[in-house]
Amino acid sequence: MNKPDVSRAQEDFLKTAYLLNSAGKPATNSEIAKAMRVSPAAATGMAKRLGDLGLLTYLRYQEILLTDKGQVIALEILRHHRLLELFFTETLNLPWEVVHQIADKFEHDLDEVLEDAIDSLLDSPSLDPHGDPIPSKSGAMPATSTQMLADLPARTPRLVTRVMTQEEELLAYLGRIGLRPQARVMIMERKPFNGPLRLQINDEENLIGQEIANLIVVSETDAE
Amino acid sequence: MNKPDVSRAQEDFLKTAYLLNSAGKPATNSEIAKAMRVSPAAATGMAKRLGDLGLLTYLRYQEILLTDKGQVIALEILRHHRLLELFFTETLNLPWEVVHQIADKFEHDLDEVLEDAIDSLLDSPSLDPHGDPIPSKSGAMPATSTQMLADLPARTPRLVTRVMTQEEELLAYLGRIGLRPQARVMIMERKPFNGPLRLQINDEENLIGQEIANLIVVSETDAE
DNA sequence: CTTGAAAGTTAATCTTGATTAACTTAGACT
DNA sequence: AGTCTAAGTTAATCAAGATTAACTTTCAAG
Repeated sequence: MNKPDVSRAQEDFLKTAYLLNSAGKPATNSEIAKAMRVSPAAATGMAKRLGDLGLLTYLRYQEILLTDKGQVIALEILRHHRLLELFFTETLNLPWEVVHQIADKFEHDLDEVLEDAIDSLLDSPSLDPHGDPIPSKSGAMPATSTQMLADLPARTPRLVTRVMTQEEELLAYLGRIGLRPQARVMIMERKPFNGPLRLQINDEENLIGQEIANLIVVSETDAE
Repeated sequence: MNKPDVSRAQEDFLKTAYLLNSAGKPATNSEIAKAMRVSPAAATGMAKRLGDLGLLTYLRYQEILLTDKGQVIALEILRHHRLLELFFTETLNLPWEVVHQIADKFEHDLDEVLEDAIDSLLDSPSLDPHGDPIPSKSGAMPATSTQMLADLPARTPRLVTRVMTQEEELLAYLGRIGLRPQARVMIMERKPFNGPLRLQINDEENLIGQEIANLIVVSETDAE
């Protein structure tokens, strides 16, 4: 069981495929290419290489599927990424909209000593600053709520548990209006035809669009 | 004054050349190749490329000299490296013998936001855990003592200011015997023919060889 | 059941950074 | 001055990762 030595480009590919899957989308060539900002041809080439390494199954024109070995690597990178995000927000008070790009670079170089030290400093955390679950060292992914704010009935008080975007501008805005994990939210009114939501966030009221409401995950049971 | 976009291999080359110079050695092809653990041919190729970029002056068979632009980059990488070493020892209590390799990888990806955050958390430090000077953001290198322990007369109490090695085993040993920055040291006795030194470290006595004494820098004036 | 657009692949090519093998040069020593 | 050795260079080659351009598949819609 010797770990194949994968490059950062390869790690990024595996991570991207994994993330697409966990967002419910198939890991197609074009989706991966788009997410990685490379040409489709580059993605094909990489898929072949990773297929040869046994990290995914590649059949031309078909959806890409990670093998167990490939998934282990994807989860390891994801763990690094999310641990680093949390570490930098905790130790340096960096806002959540900046830690993502930083973690994207560092995640490939986080060795085990440092990983363990961060893990123990943060008390083996299971959620990063966005509420994204941090895989355990053995590769177990903590369970998370699937209740989207957009689908919540009016007058139902919940807690924000996760904010599913990494767009810098948007995160900064959401932070400003208090829409972050642990915030109490309740939909006051839902404008017709998928219109905006009148939303109570902690003790302030605000208006948000459907698009944003579809990025916010809330607790599955009422906030007390 | 647009910063040329250099790769990590290029940054490593510039850093290596700078470090050789600051250790008093000329930056020759073979020294660089040895330090970077690549073939001499690879070093020649890299020197040519960096010469074309205007980051060093390369003339075949001659010593390599960094240009101002090249030195700026070397100093920036060195700043990253040493800030990271200090950051990780401070926040995670990692021993000084492990932070070096970690910083070697992260130094290339430390962006300005994170650099500034670390700098301010640590209160704009000028020394890393080994006592190596941290260049300022503008590229100024803090002055350091040049008094080696090996050259110190007996019965002269001083403070250790710097430990000039990155060898893991050796650092671990030196840490164990208390030979680290801020330690009080005094040579009790010097055995003849470059023999070992009987050394008082804080309040304990120990024996060390010339080789080690040549890695330890001490303050230029007596410890009170 | 054809067909046309979207998705995916292949081919040719580039750049970077590395290797080994064979060579050239510099410089110290007789 | 000649010569040997260490240092340095060149040449040929490789692999990874990328690009563009041209092609082939797939599959949904008529």
